[in-house]
Amino acid sequence: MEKKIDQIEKKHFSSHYKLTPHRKIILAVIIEHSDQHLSAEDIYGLLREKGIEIGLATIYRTLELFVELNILHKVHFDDGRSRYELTHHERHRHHHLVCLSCGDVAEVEDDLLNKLEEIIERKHGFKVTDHTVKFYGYCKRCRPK
Amino acid sequence: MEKKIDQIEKKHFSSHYKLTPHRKIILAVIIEHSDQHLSAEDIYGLLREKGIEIGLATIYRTLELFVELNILHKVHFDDGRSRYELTHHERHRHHHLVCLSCGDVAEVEDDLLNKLEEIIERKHGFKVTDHTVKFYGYCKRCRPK
DNA sequence: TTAGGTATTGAGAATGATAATCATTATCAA
DNA sequence: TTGATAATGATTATCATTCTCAATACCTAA
Repeated sequence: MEKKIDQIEKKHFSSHYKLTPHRKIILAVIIEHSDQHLSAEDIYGLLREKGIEIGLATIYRTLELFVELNILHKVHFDDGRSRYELTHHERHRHHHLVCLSCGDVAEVEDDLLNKLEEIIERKHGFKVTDHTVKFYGYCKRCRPK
Repeated sequence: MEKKIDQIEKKHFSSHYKLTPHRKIILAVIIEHSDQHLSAEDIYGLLREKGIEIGLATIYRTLELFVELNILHKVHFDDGRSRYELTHHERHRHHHLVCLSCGDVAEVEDDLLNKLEEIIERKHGFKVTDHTVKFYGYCKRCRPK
């Protein structure tokens, strides 16, 4: 964990952007819960539980910075708030499975869309730089038998 | 246009849900601009331009109802507001091309994801009921030469 | 036709997520 | 240490959306 933070610090921070103690704490919480998609408020709450008080404004600003530095990606699951996930470098493309019953979000690896992106560029003259794919439905647990 | 409204009325409204004059006006504006993805505020503004005053709350309520009746689909393009499009019955699946420069949203037909849905159901036990695909990038006009 | 009930509407207040402001504090180089 | 710059926190502002509640419109049974 500490190692991961160091890696990120080396890679994304410089003399201009510093990994301050607060930012480090926020990053640590995100890494600790990297199986989830936390919102700003989630992070605020998790830190409070640990007895750490960091202003909500700072959390918003930090998340914004992390997105700018490409450490995080902002994602939306239509629950009215933004959520964040660590940028995946290895498995570049992954999609989300959003359960309409319990709200759980799982991830699926896939690279099927490259072909489609080529078609779009050729046919529509549209230069694709990113994409998002979300599947809505019912997860194994919630799925009616 | 009038025909289309009548069709929708026959198909989706009943003794319980009525297509009131206000709702009809809202529906007409949406059909008239079916090449766009209007927000509640957009609709409010378009009606005002025509000298028609319908309360914003009514527009929100009507849109909600239309979504419930499956006349509209709610879509999000990360500009902080919800937008709506007429439910397409013919070309069931279509994706959106969101231009990061001018904000224009184009549509692409495609049915490539059926295969992927099958895989997901088999592999993850996740019953897919819907999906959304968005491509971000630069449209023909904005694209750097 | 009328009375009563239900659904619809409008205006404005309330909410909730996020952004902006501004005074205070920390950091770091000279 | 000083001075400049960045970071932080508390609070307020903003903006989309929802809620509330009183006023209407509409429909049905008598």
